[in-house]
Amino acid sequence: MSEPRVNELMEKIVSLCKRRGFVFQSSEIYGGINGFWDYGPLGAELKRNVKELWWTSMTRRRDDVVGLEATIIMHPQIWRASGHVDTFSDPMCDCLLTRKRFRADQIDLQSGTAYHFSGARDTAAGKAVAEPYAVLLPAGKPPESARRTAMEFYRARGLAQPELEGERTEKVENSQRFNPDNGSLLTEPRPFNLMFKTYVGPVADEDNVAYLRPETAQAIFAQFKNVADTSRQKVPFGIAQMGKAFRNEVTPRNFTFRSREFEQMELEFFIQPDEVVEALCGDVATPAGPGHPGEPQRNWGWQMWHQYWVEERIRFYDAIGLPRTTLEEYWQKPDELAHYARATVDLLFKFPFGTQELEGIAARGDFDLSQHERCSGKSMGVFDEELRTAWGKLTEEKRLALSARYHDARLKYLLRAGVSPEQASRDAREDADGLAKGQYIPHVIEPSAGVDRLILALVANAYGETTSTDEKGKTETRTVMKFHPTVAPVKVGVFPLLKNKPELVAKAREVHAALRGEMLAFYDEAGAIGRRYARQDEAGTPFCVTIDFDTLGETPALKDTVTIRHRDDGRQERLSIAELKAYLLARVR
RNA sequence: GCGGGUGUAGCUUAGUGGUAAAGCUCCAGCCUUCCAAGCUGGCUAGGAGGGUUCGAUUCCCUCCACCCGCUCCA
Repeated sequence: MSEPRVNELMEKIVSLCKRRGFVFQSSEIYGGINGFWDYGPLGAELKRNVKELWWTSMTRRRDDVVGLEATIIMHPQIWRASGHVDTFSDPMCDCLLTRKRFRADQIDLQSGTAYHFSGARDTAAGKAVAEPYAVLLPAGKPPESARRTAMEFYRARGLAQPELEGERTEKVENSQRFNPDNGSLLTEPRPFNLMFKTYVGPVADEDNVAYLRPETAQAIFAQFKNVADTSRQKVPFGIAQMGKAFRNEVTPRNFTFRSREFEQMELEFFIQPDEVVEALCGDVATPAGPGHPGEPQRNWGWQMWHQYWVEERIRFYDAIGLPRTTLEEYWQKPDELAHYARATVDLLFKFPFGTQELEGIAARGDFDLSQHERCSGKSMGVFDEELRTAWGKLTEEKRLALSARYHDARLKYLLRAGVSPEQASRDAREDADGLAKGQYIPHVIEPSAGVDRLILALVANAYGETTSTDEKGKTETRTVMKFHPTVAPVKVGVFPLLKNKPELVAKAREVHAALRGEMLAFYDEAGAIGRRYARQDEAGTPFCVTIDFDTLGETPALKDTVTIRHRDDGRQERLSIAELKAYLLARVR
């Protein structure tokens, strides 16, 4: 069983990331820390570029999205409302025999007779194990099977011929302490809190517990009213946020793909419920087929908006160098959907270690705002004058139908949230009456992307090798990082052809100085020109500019021109210094 | 959290119970008129801690990190 290189490509990528300063292990000089990674000089530029492109395309180039930058530590109630406190801190226990893991609270209740053993000994080998163990048998099963299971347990602990000791039995009712599959005792339940806990203020007691946010989305919901009230936006509109999030993952894996500290880029796009759209427009547009549905229209229902954002996100990836062909679109099946979601599309990328999620675009209904409204007691609804007017002009039949649909949706949510049936019925009726007055809770479409896994995808996608053999028969492999120019960390390398000719050096420094304010330009004069090109190839620099003797006027017609060399094909062209900046800017922005 | 594997320089590897070798990279100098040329010189290493030993990078233990398989994963 020797496969030393399980994933050779991944190893090469990790190695290159370190060698060229894209990604380092966090705290490396102290041995590293599991699940945390740092970005080096090139990685920091790459990440910054990606985030800036996302922010620009999401907010600055749109009229209907605004930004938010919230704190990482928020009121702990936020995580109760969102459901994270419950679902992110499950007590887990393991089967002592098979090591299978269970959620302690989800084990089927069992009754029967428990056979306890205080330990076992192997007289022949002169060994003993003092660990107590127990097996639960349902009524009617022979005690021998419990002993067989127990012997298996002690054999796994090093006794070849276990002789069981201290057997006693006990009646057990509705217990969750045993593995339903084999009756084996489980370990004590241990809490598995996926949220990082901390304490606010100097006293570290339970009253001061706070959490590092496990996602950026909840801050957007919590601040929805403030943003809506101050930004002069009207539904449909979105709130975008980028920032760090933290999850105490059980197993961080696959380089930076699953880290404990990571960064998200999330948009919460708030839309009108379909009942509101129908009241305002008379109909609700639904997707006619796959593909981008075009510019947003007033009569779009949630499905149109959902598809719109899926396609917008794919366009974004395409624009930064992850073409559609490198992505997979996965529509979650109804039984895979989270409880709050109406539909979720995962955009997957084919990583060297498998096809994995890059971004999820979820249609979350009004779950989040409703939860915060319920838990905070503050209204999360919006008022729409137009809706009230339109409502007055509807036929009685239409009003009843829309009102009934809205009522039923609200009732369903409230009951699922655990509100008592009487209360839920009253609240749902009130919500439906509110609709007639122009009030409703917006629904939301959430495109949520992981920055770090996107960086990893860009690196994996850019990675390329070319092997060439020289006249001496020596083969060498070169690495070329084919980043799209808009995300590439360094945009242009500037070189004098030769280092020991002061005129070339002076001119090259001049060109470099003229470019550096506009883009990241790297000046290099060390080594042969080919070596400098190769260095930039490995960093993913799309363009290199070389100042040669023609630049200085050796061939009069070529005075003040430079060669510009293209990373991906080595092609060179001659360009005047005067047009250089515009030429590059057009390609790297 | 479980099981398996790995850990020597920035990278890729070598070797050894007696204090570590090489190639590439990198840095400096010379040279060089466009794709890792050449010459000279230089920096840098056995993950951490403990044990055995006169002596440990080598043997043993513990821990840490990484990889693989489970488990987990909004």
